[in-house]
Amino acid sequence: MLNTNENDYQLGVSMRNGNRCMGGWLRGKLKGCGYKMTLAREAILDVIVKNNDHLSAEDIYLKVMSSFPGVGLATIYRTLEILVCRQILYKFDFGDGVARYELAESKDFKGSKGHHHHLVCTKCSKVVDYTDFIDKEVKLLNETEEELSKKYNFNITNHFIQFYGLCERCRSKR
Amino acid sequence: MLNTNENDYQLGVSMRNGNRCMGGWLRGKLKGCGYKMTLAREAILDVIVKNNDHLSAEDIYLKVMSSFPGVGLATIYRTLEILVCRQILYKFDFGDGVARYELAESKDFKGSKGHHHHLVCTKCSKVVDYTDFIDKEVKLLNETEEELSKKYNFNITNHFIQFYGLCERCRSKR
DNA sequence: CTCAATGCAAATCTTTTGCATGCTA
DNA sequence: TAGCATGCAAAAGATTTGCATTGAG
Repeated sequence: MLNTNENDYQLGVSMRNGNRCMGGWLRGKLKGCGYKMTLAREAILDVIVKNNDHLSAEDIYLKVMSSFPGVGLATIYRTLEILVCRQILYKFDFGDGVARYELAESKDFKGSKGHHHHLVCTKCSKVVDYTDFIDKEVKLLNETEEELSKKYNFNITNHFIQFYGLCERCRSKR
Repeated sequence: MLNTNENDYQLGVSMRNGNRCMGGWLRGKLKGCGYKMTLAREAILDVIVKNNDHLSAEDIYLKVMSSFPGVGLATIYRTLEILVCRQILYKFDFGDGVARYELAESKDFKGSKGHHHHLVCTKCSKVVDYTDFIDKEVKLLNETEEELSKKYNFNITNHFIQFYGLCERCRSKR
């Protein structure tokens, strides 16, 4: 969907470490942890970087298939697991029993969306990313996080907010 | 786990409508919608009321089995679906691929926990209910909700917050 | 050359569904 | 008695795993 070259260009401009694009940066991040870079993994990273939009494993599989036919669905799952572990991806559940993934935020590259939360339609599963009020929200969450960490002896690494409701289209249907 | 009689007693005191306990109130709520009250449904409601603590369908199934052997797992799922639809239960996903349920809050009975959110250990799936800072949190969420509703034309019915991290025990293990 | 990574197929696990039968209202 | 609710078994759907083979470093 995205224009590849434009994407590479923007990222190239902001990074001078020899990697031409975010894909390169991610490759480095994986290799640095001892993972081998394979054609399958390249293709998967590529798809994720260029379609950063709540993709499911199946979505990714289908897209990877077109650039690298013969890839196995199991490889997609295995790679996604690594990427989630390495905190390169976030894994979400929007309530339909299918895991979805998006690039984690990182100050090191601009391809990821900024910090945002989700507004999910319980009928059609449409997802809106919103960033409105994020600052206030994040401030409160950070405070809460800190206090909860102390009180319950948790090492909190993440939070998750979602609003659920009916989108305009689904509402007018009934 | 809970003391049944004590539970019934407390609830009995607060309700004078002919139902002796929250289970009775719930039964009324179901019947009022045209659902038939069956032994299976009675048993399921009973288990939920007396073990209101993030139970999975399987958990509920096993507990119901002991008071009503012969119940089918499918019946558990079918009943839970109704209860969620009727907003008697909330359905949660704590990230381990298993749906969990707890009584929705209601001003009409006291058996439900108050409004709270969850702190989930990503290692052992332990869940802490916390109510700290809930007021501030809820205030912010309500504001956000209202503004999001307007801006994105969503009819927002629900929100969901969760913090993730490592609990003390899991942290010390590694 | 070594061992991590892969593809495929089978297995697993949760949840849903079809259908003949039972039970509530 | 009518038709909703049930149990059972099978199906569905997402994800994981075992294993022989491939390929990156």
